[in-house]
Amino acid sequence: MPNPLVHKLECYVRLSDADRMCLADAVSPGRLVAARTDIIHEGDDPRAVNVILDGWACRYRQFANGRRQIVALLLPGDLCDPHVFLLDAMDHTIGAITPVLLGQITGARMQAMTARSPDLDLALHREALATAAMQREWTVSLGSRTGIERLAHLFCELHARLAAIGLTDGNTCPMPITQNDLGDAMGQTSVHINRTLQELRGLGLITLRSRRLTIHDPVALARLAHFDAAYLHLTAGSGATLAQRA
Amino acid sequence: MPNPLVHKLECYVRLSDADRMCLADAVSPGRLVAARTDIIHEGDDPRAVNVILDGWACRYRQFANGRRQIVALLLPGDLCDPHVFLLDAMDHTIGAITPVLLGQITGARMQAMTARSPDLDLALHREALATAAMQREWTVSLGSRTGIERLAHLFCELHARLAAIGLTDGNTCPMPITQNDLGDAMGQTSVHINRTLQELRGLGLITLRSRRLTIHDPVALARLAHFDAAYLHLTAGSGATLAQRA
DNA sequence: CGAACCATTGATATCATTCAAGGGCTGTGG
DNA sequence: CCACAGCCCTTGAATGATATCAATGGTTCG
Repeated sequence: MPNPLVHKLECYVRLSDADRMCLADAVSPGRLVAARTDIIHEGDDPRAVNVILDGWACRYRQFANGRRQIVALLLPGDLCDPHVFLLDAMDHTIGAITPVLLGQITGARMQAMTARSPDLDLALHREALATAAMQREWTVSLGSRTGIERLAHLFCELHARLAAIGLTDGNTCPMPITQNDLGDAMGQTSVHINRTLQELRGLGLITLRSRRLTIHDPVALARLAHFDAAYLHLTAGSGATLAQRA
Repeated sequence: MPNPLVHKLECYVRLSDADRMCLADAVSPGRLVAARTDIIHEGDDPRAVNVILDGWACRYRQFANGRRQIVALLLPGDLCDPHVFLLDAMDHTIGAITPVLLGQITGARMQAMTARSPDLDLALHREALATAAMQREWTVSLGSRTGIERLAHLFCELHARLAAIGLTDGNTCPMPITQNDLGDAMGQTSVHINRTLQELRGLGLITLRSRRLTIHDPVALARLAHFDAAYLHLTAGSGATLAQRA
């Protein structure tokens, strides 16, 4: 299995063979987390970084009244812990949506890598910035997009992200997420998600069946969603390295 | 004028006198930006960091149809540029809400500071993590809170952040933002913001007048908003330093 | 071959937007 | 100091979007 983290970082910076191997090498195979359970890591090396190698997860906040808000979806190649160890308390939870295979990069390995390769350092920095940009875009979606636009936007984003890690098959990609989860992510009820999905299907834009999504008209879907992939910053090689800019 | 950045970072890590002076020294007085104009910095030292020294600003996305979504409010002591220089394109705009006084820390100064003081390094890291947590909390607000809860939550957050930089006077703090801006931030129309404000006033929770906010019953307001200040991570000194954890 | 979860549907209630208009505050120039 | 313009706040009525409640089929997996 090609390492999805390597695949993704190459979308930020063109990497040398040595960098690729170094990175793949640094990721030690981790544990398997069952679907619908939380990903916790007390007692782990606090400087270590967890990577999703397979499966989908999410960051979420649970309210006392039972409502749940998913604030981010984590796909293969995504990093889990936002350096939590620097803070006193975790302000949200990470949960597995499907069964999730986790990998780990130890703190020492991480430091050695970024110290030795400016390109890897840059790639990891860009990854963090892209993650922040994604979080802003979710804020925009929830604040400014209508139900159908929101859902369309999510599908555009997920397809683009999955393409970046080689998990798409043309216009088709996995979508192993229930309408309930979609509702928790979009700030809507599953009932309304269901009706919105029917609307998208009725417009001939998508097919969503058996946990797979097909986008029949990417251009029309993107236009409907006001989707502009720029915020994902998945454009390898076009920027200067840290060293060059310094 | 005490430096608001120093004031804020001290909420993340207890700083030595030397660190305080070093930091205050590093911030060179910058330019004044008029209210309602964009804060741009092409041609600036790309490794430099802009700090808001006075006034309020916001990050926002403008849509073709005229709708605007504010994704973050920037107060004195907040850092403007999310290392934009590492990316190819800015995915949002920063605009001044009031007249804004900007300061600048050059890239070299920044590197020297973090290299010399582990505490300052940790403080800046925590600042970044707190910013990310805040962005997630905005996502939660827009996705899961009702209109009145959202507004109540915003007021709780802003009062806490302003308190962290010494700009509150008991339960009163500045609130130099129009109902239109509030609408753009909360994903609602100014008309609805107006009605929600009246509801909050009617409940005896707040007074908002002449650009000043008074919270009459902080506990009740926080309960209504489901506000838990933990995500702001404004708890100095209780964590270990980077070095100690390594 | 159930049991549990997931998707779908209809009717109704609630929340928020839109459109339109009027009133109040504030700063500025005469 | 007054008059005016421009922005900001406020209000009402009608419309639209989404939630809620309740019930039924369908799918999957043990």
